[in-house]
Amino acid sequence: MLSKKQLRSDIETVEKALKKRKFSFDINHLNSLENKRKKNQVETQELQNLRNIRSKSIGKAKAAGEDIEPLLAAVADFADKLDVAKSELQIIQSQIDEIVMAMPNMPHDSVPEGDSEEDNIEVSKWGEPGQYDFEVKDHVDLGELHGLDFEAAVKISGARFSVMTGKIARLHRALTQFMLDQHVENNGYTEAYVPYLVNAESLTGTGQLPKFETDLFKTHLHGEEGDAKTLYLIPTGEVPITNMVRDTIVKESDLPLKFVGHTPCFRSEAGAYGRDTRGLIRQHQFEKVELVQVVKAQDSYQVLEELTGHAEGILQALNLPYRKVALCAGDLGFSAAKTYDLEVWMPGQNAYREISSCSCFEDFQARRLQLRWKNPTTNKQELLHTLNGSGLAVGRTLVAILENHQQDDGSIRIPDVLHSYMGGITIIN
RNA sequence: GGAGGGAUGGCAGAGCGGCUGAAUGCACUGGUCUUGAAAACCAGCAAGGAUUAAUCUCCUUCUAGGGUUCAAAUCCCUAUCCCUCCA
Repeated sequence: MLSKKQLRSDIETVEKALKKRKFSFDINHLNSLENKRKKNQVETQELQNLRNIRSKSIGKAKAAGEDIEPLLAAVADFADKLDVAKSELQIIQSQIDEIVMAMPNMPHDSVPEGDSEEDNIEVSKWGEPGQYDFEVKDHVDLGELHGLDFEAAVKISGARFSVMTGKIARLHRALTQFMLDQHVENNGYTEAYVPYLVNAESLTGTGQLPKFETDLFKTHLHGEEGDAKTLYLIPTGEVPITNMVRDTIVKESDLPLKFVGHTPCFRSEAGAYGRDTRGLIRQHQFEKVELVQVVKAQDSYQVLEELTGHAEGILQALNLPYRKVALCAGDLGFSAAKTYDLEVWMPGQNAYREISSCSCFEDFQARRLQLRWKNPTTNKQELLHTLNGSGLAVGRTLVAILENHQQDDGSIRIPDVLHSYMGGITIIN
């Protein structure tokens, strides 16, 4: 959520920044609501003040043993007036909230202009796409040789699910373990195990709600829909991990907070019909190792580079060619101020495909989360900055390994760093 | 499944209709003292919001949402979470 203070005092800057990401809003409407709010709020507070004063005087009179009847009469018609004023104010405020909650974050100055992924800018590149002296297969054909089974998944659940058995299932598990160990042992993250079903407050905190409910799987617990308690399957580990520290004032000595967690992710993929229907690229359920950091405002952009580097470290260790891309304003996620995507080379598709998305949210999430620290120099509670990134998406990493490390007979070379996690297996054939 | 008890500021913990935005302790900040530190003593110290050039002032908030009342941390109802006991 953007700062309402800024929306009041400096709406032009907000408008300009959001225009960069093609988001427009009705300034006049917002301003007129704001003016109404101001007038209403002042009136309401005056009424409340009067009521408080009179109530106090009644208390005093009673304590002094005086007759309070005339005082009661004087205050009699207050309640109605106050009720009307209060409910009007509430309506206006919820109208404003609705607008503000639907406004995305402002892009950082360094974010390139542009409308779509076409306009993203390549920042760096690591490794060279491999040269193959045979016809490369894509991961679906390769996977089916080694235990990747989409037919079984369709039978069990339907489209966009997968089943893995044998060595490929183990490779999938090995990747997860390797990533977690790497981030815990070498990059200084604290491992976190978190719930996969979360409440609406958590999703509001990180920005998935109220705007993107249709992307989520929704469950209800005891009772009919409507009055049942609603829980959502997490679309990313970011949600539970970041919300661990919702409504807290973090001790300075605990900063920065660095968490890594492995979770499944569930996405309805609404609006993605027909895209990436083949294979593991776009699934309703997939695994991800998620990095989350909570830092002081002044550190956040340096930490974004660092966190992105941690994700890159995994790709490098697995010897997977990739490039780092700065998302343009139009391609930025709702809550992000700046995002780097890491795109891994996929020989089967002859293209770079997203495998990690690393974002700085500045105080956009922290404001919703009420996530603060006490700054000793100002002696004030200040919002922290949040960041997260995939380190990495496990399913897509599996795809990348299959496609990049395939050999002409369809076998797969296992990268060295995974051998110990594979019980010594160096090749899948 | 049943019966109770609880949720209060950064933390711990009083208060149980009006003088309580909230005692006290800890933590924190400033000061006195000290060569320095500790201790002791003194002072300050919740958040959010409205208004303001700023100060002042005002409003809201004692888990959340409703209700009673001129007045609610305090009484009533509902929800959530925690704890204890019984089956």
